[in-house]
Amino acid sequence: MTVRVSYLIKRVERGLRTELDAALKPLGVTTTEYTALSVLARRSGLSSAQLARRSFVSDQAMNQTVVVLERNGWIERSPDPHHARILRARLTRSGRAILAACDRATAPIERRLLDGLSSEDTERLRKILEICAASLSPQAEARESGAPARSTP
Amino acid sequence: MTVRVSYLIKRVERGLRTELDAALKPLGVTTTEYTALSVLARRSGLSSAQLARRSFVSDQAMNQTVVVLERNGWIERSPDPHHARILRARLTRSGRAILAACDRATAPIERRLLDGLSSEDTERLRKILEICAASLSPQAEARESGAPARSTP
DNA sequence: CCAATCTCAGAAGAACTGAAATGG
DNA sequence: CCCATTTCAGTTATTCTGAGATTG
Repeated sequence: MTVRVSYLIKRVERGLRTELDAALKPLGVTTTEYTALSVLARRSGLSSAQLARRSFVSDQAMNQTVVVLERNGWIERSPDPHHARILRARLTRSGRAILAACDRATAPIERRLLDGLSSEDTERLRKILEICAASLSPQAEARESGAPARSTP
Repeated sequence: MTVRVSYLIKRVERGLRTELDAALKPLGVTTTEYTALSVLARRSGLSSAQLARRSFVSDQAMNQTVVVLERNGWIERSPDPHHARILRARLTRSGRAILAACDRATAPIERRLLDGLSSEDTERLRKILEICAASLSPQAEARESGAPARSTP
């Protein structure tokens, strides 16, 4: 009986989480907020509902985080030109600054995480995890069961 | 700028967590409880403090889970012969039964997680995650900085 | 006295569900 | 009317910190 991969993922995530929380605390940023900032840095203009789907949380949960980011002045939101109800978020200058500080503070943790791995293994791990995330997305599930993803035709 | 592995781990963990919660809910078991039961199945006789260290949570948090497992009759605890304060836990018959039910309920999720991977990649992933978990453990940190792990000599 | 374990109590972070308002 | 997004409100899961008791 081999150990489940899901269990190993959970274990590593807990180990990381404890350290990330501690490293970010002095900066006044939570790990949840840091994650949202990182995603927005790479995918500027996402709405909070889009962020939610990408992060596997409810849209309410993500919205709560996004509101905090906005209140702190780290992002600003403007309505989509085609649909005023959709608020697209992008980092402010101060958001980019705090993100850079978070990156610096957490870099040693990422380094420690990957300490025992060759660079090939690190790259492999990255690719494998991307595939796993894709397999878990609802679109993948729909594809698997042969049904259309969303929207009735 | 490549994506951080810590971020990918977190993302996959969230995706898994949502599905595991849903699959286990009908059984009246939380994901946290299921995880503890799984560990005890493979490492019978661990104390809750030992479980806590292995799972990267505080001993209070783990103790709370263990108390629930005991109240539900899924584990029983008896004092260590050499140290009466240490309570060693092991699965009961009913604990093994509920664990088997949880395993059945969550097997499809694990299957979906690994759906896009070859069996070589799955094995690699397992090994790599074990290494990552070891790198994050406090003992590894102590080893890295050249200090003794615990207990002054 | 010290170290480890367990327990109790209170608080915080992060997620959920349900319901309402808005825009296309 | 339907659907997606955002927001408000209440709730649940999980973990944390701090303090105290016990055992060796």
